[in-house]
Amino acid sequence: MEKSKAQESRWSIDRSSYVPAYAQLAQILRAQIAAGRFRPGDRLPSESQLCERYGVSPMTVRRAINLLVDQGVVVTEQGRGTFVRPLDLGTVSFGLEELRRLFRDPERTSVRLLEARITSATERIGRKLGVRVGQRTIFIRRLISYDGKPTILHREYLIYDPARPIVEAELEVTALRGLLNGQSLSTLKRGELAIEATVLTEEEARFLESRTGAPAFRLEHVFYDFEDRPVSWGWFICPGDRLRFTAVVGLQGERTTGNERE
Amino acid sequence: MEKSKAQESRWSIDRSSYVPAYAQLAQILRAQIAAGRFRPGDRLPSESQLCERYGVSPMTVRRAINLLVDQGVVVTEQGRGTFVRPLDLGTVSFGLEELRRLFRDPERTSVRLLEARITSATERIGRKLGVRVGQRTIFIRRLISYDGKPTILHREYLIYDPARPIVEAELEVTALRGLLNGQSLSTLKRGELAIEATVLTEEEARFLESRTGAPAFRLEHVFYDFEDRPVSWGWFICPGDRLRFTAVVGLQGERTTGNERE
DNA sequence: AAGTGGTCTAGACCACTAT
DNA sequence: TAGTGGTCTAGACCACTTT
Repeated sequence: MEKSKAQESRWSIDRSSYVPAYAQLAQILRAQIAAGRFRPGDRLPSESQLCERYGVSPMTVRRAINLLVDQGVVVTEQGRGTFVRPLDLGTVSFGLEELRRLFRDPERTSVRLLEARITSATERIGRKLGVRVGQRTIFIRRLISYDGKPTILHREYLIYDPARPIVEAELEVTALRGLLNGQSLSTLKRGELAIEATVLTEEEARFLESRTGAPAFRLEHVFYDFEDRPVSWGWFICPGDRLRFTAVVGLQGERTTGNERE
Repeated sequence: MEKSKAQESRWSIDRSSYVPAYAQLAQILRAQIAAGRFRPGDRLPSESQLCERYGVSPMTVRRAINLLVDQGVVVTEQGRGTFVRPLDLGTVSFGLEELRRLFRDPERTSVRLLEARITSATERIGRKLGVRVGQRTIFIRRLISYDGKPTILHREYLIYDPARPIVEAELEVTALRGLLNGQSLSTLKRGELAIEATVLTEEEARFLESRTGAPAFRLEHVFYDFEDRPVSWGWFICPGDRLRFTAVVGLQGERTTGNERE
């Protein structure tokens, strides 16, 4: 019957498929765990058993298992076996997908440059950017709107150094979009980010068309160049009702219908 | 000289080391990128070239490259080559390490059960937990302190079902700790989490020894069992000055001194 | 001693991209 | 056509855990 054949394909590897064998095997094991066939703490069949059962080489089994380890689904213990992991909130990670979405669509996103001027570094700016107090820095303020609605306020201090051409490009309003879409300036080596809870100041509320004291996120950032010198320090302010960070943990709804996509 | 030998070992693979060859190769390439030897957008040497250069088999090179791909350092394009990725804020992820730290040390953390009672499901509770309005649910309120300082307030609604023994164990104050340290109840299959910005209510401020209107994080959670039925819905409230979410992006300071640890 | 995961080899074949 | 990454094989050897 068609039914039994479909059933069959869900628990065996289709060598004619474009989906690699290791990915198919990983998906099979994941689905079996999600279905309760293996429960948290249970031991999975040994790798040699999986080789026989699914007719693949040790390296292929190994790669499938490694996939599941990377995804936090199982944990391996040398000499003992491979075990299903229980839920672990400690490994949850929250992404900036929603923030990214704001910038992805150029049609709906607009970045308005509110201010851009040279300023003298205060003690705090000097500490963050690694420059002497009083040294000239560039201060930028931007307002990012989505569908015409002010959503994010951005403040940024940049190193002012004629020898470093980065500042010119950073002034471009498209620089922000690039940062979130992987087309950033190739002069940046790394960054440090932090999310804090805050409330809007009177001025921020005015720009963001919200009210003073409304809850908001503050996303602070410092970027470094390849000489490990700070280049940019700043922060995004976003009202709490216009952004949330979401994450999932554990095995999500396995679509057992077979339409797998990598 | 000793110096040149140390230099040598940094750019070649030490077969006597306990660090696997693929990890050493990945580290070598990462260090070269961090040092500016390869810049964002640059193409890495082809895999066959890397085989010759470092004297390892194709599979080993492949695995090293895959590591870097997983870490977001490079991107591979079939038929073209492997390229160094520029900074990409869109891939940043924030973890709950700081939250986890609060629970890791039983000596310094205490969980006080403020309230635990049966209550009738309101429309909102019913929607979140998938039960009918008026159905009995368990309401729990906990106060988590660190070094005697109230830090997190937790509210949670649990399915009340004598057939599901989970509720008994969930009442234990240690259940929270287990969730954050990977020793959670094995009856939970998955969870959904969201971080929002909020401000403390008058009541929350009293418990947390803060002030009304102070900025705070609200971490909402829903947990599901292996039948995909909601089991728990609740949220943590934490004043913004006692928690921050941090993340790094790009290549962190490569410790080129050689003391690698996996 | 037997079984487990961890690493590695030296090729093979394929799909894709560039020229 | 040549070069690239992508997958896979059928073993080998090792370190570790359990019996």
